[in-house]
Amino acid sequence: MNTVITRFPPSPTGHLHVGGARTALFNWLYARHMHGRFVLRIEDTDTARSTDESVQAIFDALNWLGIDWDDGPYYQSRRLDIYREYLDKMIAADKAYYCTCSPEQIDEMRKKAMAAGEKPKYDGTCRNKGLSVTGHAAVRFKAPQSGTTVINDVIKGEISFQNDELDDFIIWRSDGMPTYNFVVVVDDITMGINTVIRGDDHVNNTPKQIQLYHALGADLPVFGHVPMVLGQDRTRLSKRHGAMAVTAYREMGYLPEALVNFLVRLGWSHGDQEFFTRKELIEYFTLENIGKSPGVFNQEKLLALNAEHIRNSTPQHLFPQLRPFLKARGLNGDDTLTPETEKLIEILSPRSKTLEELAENTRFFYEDTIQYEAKAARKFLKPVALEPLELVCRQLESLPDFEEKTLEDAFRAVMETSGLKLGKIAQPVRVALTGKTVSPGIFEVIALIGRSKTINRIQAAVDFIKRQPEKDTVR
RNA sequence: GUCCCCAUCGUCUAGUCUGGUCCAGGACACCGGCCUUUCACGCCGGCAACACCGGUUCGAAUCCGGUUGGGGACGCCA
Repeated sequence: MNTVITRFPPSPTGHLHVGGARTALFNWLYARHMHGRFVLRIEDTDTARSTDESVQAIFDALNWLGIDWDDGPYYQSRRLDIYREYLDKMIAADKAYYCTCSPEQIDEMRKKAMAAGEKPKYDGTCRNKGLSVTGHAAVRFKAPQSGTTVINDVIKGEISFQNDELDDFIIWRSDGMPTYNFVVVVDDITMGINTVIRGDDHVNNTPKQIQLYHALGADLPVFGHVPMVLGQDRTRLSKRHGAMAVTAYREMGYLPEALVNFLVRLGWSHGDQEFFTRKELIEYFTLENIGKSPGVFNQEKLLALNAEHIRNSTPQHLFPQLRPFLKARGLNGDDTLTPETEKLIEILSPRSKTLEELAENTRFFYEDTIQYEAKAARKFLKPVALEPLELVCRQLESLPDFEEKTLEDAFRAVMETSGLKLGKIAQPVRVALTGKTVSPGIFEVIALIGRSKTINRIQAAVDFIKRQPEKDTVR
């Protein structure tokens, strides 16, 4: 086979949503896997709904996901001359004709057909009128009225349609703009697209497009229709299913590689493997392993996958992406990764499912005043904790260094003098240092925040306990 | 309504083409346990599915037919 050329043709009428991103990913991955080319084309022939902001939003999302293109972006709105040329060919060859029926008349036809239990379609009123260019006429494709059109779908297999199901659809609007089915075919032909991977919702357009390829005397590309992504309620994904914009996931602290991994795994598989790096996806991705049935977008699985990707990342990789979350909380304004922050990310990443969570978890390091969680203080900052807290404090004051090993020895010493178990000592210290009952290892925390902060915080906790009225601490 | 597609645990899926190795495997979630100074991580275990009916066959999750269920499309949107 020649070089594989795939494409992604979003229409800029909103942000890039996860379903579209998955389609883009499949095309991109396949092109990369086959060492082919990937084309980006903006389908903006619907001038009423297309916006520049949407175009920018799509670029932004694609960039974030790491999807790059070899050719384009093309804008259909700038290719009108090409479409016009092909339209003229069609008319000259008597494969298309002008139609002056009004939308109201068409509506009437559709209603009648529906009522008669038939598929609503154009009745061909103008088909043989031989109308020529008039001021305000649409152009219809003279579709074959008998026979069968077969799609050889690489994903779904053979799909056939009776041609009498198809009607003379409009390829050029009366307002002077071409329509979807026509421009897609002209573009795919002129851009050399030979592999079309797209959503399931396009299968019904495919016979029309195949007829157009025939009318234009062009070779057919390989078609592959991927099943839809459904929401929890098993209907087609839409806004009411919650966050569906790709960039919304960035804002919630998801890693692009996690979203990519999740989206690709939704409908495609490689044996039992669940976790994939981008490199692996490119290496393993083939069309044969795309499933035929629609799948539900499962937020929980995506979250778990995100946690796994965070866990498997390095602080160097995480930091630039974490920075906006840190800054938003006023926690760290650094532009470069310091050794302390590196260590901090390292110990926090196994217990953070999103970057947002990770940023939240860094508070004990960047904020000097520790807010005790009510529950944590009630449970551990009690008079019984005074002794171990003060003993630990004394030990730390005289320690030669703050290596984790040294700290561990110091705690053991406190265990001996006090006769308390490590838990009784470590938990109050943990609350004193982080305000929570949950944190990374206590020695790691101490080593990280250093001698003076540790001592100050323990001291503050001691003061806190002493300030508590008797009745609150006794019960 | 008409046309098209789909059908394995709650969800994502392996297995289906090339019937037996599948009383169906993995993952998420959930429930136990271990590890541990806490929480995570990790590890061990558990729960849980071949939609239904009929046929072909020595044998069917796998092949065929029907039923049911779900999704999609029927625009001078893409």
